[in-house]
Amino acid sequence: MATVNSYTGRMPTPDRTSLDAIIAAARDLLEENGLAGLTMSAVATRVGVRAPSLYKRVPSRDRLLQLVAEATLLELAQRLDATDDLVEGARRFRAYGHERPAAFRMVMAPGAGAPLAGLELRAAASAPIIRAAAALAGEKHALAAARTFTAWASGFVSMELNGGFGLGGDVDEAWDFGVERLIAALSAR
Amino acid sequence: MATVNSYTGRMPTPDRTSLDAIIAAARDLLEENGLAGLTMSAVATRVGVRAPSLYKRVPSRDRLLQLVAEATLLELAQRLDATDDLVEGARRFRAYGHERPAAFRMVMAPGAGAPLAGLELRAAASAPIIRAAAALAGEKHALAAARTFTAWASGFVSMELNGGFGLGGDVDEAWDFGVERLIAALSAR
DNA sequence: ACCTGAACACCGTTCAAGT
DNA sequence: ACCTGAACACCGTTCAAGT
Repeated sequence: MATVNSYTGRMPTPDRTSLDAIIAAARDLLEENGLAGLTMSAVATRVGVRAPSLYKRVPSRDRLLQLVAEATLLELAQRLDATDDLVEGARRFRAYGHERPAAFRMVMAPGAGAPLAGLELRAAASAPIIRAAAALAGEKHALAAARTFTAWASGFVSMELNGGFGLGGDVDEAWDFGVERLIAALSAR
Repeated sequence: MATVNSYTGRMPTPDRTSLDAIIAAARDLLEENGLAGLTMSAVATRVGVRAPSLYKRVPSRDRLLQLVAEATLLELAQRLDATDDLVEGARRFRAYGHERPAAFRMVMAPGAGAPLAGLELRAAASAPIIRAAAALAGEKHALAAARTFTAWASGFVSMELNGGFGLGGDVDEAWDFGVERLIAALSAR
């Protein structure tokens, strides 16, 4: 309920920004300028306020980073949802890493300056994979198979994004090789 | 050649620290207090000088982080050297991650505040794995097989260190399962 | 030559004062 | 209620001055 301002007698100023706008600005800054470029001042400028105003919506920069991580995991989960094909799921997983490399790195390897996202969201993002792994490896080995496949995919994309694959060799070919061999290895015998 | 100080007429003060001591202090601080706790001031205190003195041996904090990453990769390469058994190599790789989790994370996922280590060192750490992969998968698939195995191992340990494996299930069991299936999958057909 | 205190720029965060 | 300038603590880094 909007009330008259006691000093001016006019209505209070309408909000000049929102939590969603702040998170969106933070995500953009992260991709454009890296974690070091994601300052409270830069976020504030981008949403059109001064840095202190951000603290009306977010308690700290750390918490903002966590919200960025959660938004990233949510988006990733949506991309993976409605796929029961492990090969296609892995392809989308990798594509998302290419689309948002900085956020992807932050989510896959927190601790190095970035906080962990909520565990429920991590679980949500991996749920489709576990389903597919169960179909492939059987219920008994579903969890271990999902972990094997997830570890490989996550490690592969992380190495790729970090320049971990030196020169030489076709990276796409290594991806296809890995998918093929892993699917074969995890299939129920 | 030590010369007489022109002002005091005495010998110059002997060095109170060294680059090696600075890197060692930085590595310890990284494990104890995380990346945020690895400040120039904290490093200086630990080696017994004031922060500005560090700049006589290291040009910047970023460069110091890079030296820490390189020392970590070198140590890891030494641990893996002289193993042509992929299972034993993977076991040592994982054990090193448990031994120095913060440095391991920094090396496996740089960019998130940490700079990349030299490419030669990355290559050195992966050389024994490529050798073992060649013996297993054959020369033709040696590189792709090494990448598959390395991506899995690196992804597995990273997830483990970052709490990426939610609750439930035996992580050691998932490791053994992954090793066994991967070795089988990568073996020449 | 190495070391230091002082100083500067920058960043996260708080707070009193504006509207 | 939201917003702001001013201020504070902290950190990386530079520099002139000591020895």
